[in-house]
Amino acid sequence: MEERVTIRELARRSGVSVGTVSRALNGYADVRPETRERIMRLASELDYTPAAAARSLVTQRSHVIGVFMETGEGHPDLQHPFFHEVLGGLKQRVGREGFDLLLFASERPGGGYGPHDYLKRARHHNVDGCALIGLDPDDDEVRRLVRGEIPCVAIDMQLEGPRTEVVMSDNEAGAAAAVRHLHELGHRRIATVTGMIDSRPGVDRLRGYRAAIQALGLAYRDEYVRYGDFYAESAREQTAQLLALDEPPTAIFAAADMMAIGAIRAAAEAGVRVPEQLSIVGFDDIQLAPHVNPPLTTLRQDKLGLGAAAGDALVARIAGDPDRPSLRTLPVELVVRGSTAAP
Amino acid sequence: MEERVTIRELARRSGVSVGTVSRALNGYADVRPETRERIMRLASELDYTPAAAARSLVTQRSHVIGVFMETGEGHPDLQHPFFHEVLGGLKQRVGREGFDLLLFASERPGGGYGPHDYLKRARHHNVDGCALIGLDPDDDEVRRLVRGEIPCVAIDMQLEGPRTEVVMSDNEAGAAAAVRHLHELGHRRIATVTGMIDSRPGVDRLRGYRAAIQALGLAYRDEYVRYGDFYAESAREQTAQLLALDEPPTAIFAAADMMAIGAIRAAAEAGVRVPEQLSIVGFDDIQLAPHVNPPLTTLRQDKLGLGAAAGDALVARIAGDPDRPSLRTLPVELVVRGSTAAP
DNA sequence: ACGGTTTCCGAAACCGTTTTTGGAGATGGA
DNA sequence: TCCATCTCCAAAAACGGTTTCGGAAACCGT
Repeated sequence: MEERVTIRELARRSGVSVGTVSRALNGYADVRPETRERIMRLASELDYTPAAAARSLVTQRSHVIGVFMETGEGHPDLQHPFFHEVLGGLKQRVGREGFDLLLFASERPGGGYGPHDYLKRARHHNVDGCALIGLDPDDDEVRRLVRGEIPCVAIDMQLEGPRTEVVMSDNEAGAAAAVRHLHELGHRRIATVTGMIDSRPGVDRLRGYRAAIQALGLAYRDEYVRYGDFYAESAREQTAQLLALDEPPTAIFAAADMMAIGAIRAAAEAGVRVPEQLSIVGFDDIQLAPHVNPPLTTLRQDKLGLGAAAGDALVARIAGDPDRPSLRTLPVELVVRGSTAAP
Repeated sequence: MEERVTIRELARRSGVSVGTVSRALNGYADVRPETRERIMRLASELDYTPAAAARSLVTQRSHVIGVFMETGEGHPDLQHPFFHEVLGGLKQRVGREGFDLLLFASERPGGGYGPHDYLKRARHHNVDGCALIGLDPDDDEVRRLVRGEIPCVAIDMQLEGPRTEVVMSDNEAGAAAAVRHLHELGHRRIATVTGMIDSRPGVDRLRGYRAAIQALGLAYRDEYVRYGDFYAESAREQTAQLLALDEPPTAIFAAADMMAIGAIRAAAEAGVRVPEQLSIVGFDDIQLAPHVNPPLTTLRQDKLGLGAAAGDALVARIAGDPDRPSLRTLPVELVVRGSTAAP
């Protein structure tokens, strides 16, 4: 076990003081070029690696972004492909600015606090900022966190705090675009199966559906809106019921691609062909969307863009940028493939 | 900006020394019960949060596991659903033991080192262990890392080091099971489209295919093995070529579900029906496997299990467990659904 | 030769913990 | 009563950096 090479060691070997070494390495002005050069060469020879802990202790900055993302059995979020991709976007963006990501996982942290004690965990690790993904916005602990002193960004959840920003897709506009697309194809009996209705994206997509139905002068029918939960199975069930109606819809707007896939499945089981007898449009444009049968017409969310926007928000707020919006919404794009056609 | 409450503050307020506070909070023996009680109450009243950095500085442990996972354009790994799920399993498992996950992202870390300087980054943050996911096992920096003093676990990549362990599915057995299944259904002309052939899982699955073909006494045909890259598009192309053969196969083993989906697509485009005219079996059992049309027969990898096994390996090695295997392989399970049938 | 600036660097305080060492007082045994 | 043993705690030394403060040389102009 060779000894760790510290800044003191560098000082000793190069015959200067530790303060000087620190200033040399960090590019301060007041150190003679040749001294700096000597120190830096020595550092790289000895493979000197600064200790983040020591630095963070004195500077009170960590260059780390904390990420809260539930993964329990009840919250299979890391399973949901959507969140990964935004995590990827976030990672890329903040990485470029020199930050790493701390994925909170510990269920019995040192301080002896509960699994939901977000603020405490964030403080414990001295993170410079936090990203909240797929949390319950009504959780008291979440509220405490965003009310605190740490810059936060919330993805797909409505939340407010003095230093927090929320980013999400323009779900309402997207949903409206979906039904307009269907309408243009000639559909008049357009149903929807919604996402979880206690989530912001869930209600916004429903709202967009309603608004568009109304704007197009179509009759709004209660039995045409069915409630799901963003996952395939719920859509499959609801679609089956829709198909069994006296006057079944000729098109369905599913609030997520996973649900669109469930809907296609239900259609197949009921012997109705997609898109000939039933058009289906999804939401998200997950990676598999082009590969399912038939390829999905859907609203593309810019997942990497969401992550990147979140990253932007964080680095800006960490840098102290005073005037930031409290909400940032990204456009979605209709991509039409094979799951929709004229009735 | 209220002041951070430190251990010194607790000491002052409760009239004891900082050492005593530390021992009280950490559950050491030599402190009178009533003193401990008083201190702990005070701590929770003041919402005391220990500073991880300070602790890590002196104990040389961080309770953090570093995760290296490439996410560049060329390495869309975070996009590949498979890796997420094992990440989820890892997170759960190590979380239970009190660890958090540090997802390395920084492209210009403080030490001034390159993006691939894995060992340096790990040391910089003083992680207790590292998980390597989807990296290039031939990368020199990766090799340096696993040769170092930090416990490592590699997922789906062949690697060796004094304190490193690799975990992966039993790809060879799985592939063999796939062709046996096809054989039992009555197929004799069985093709495969492989994964990236420079990856361990890629070659193992091909090896399993070959072994089974041979063991079953089937003729091995060169034109029946086509090379792909784990993604849908490659499988689609290769399958199209397979279907255009003079004597096309009646069944295909695709080395990944994404590829199976690509194959189904190609079949649809060629007007051949699955499974009536062509059976297809995938590998992975991704979340969408049951929802595609037809539902995929596939080899289920226990992704959460892989993550958990990786976590086990890390916590054991961190705890100093001396006798650990250098390779751990997990069984895969054949799950038959709708994409295979008798020819 | 001398006061005033610069330039470069050393000394030391500090960040918030853990852990070792040792000592005061209480307790026990003889 | 006296020495040995416990029990509980205080003091202080780490851990590895950053940053402030000030001073010694070197430089300048006069």
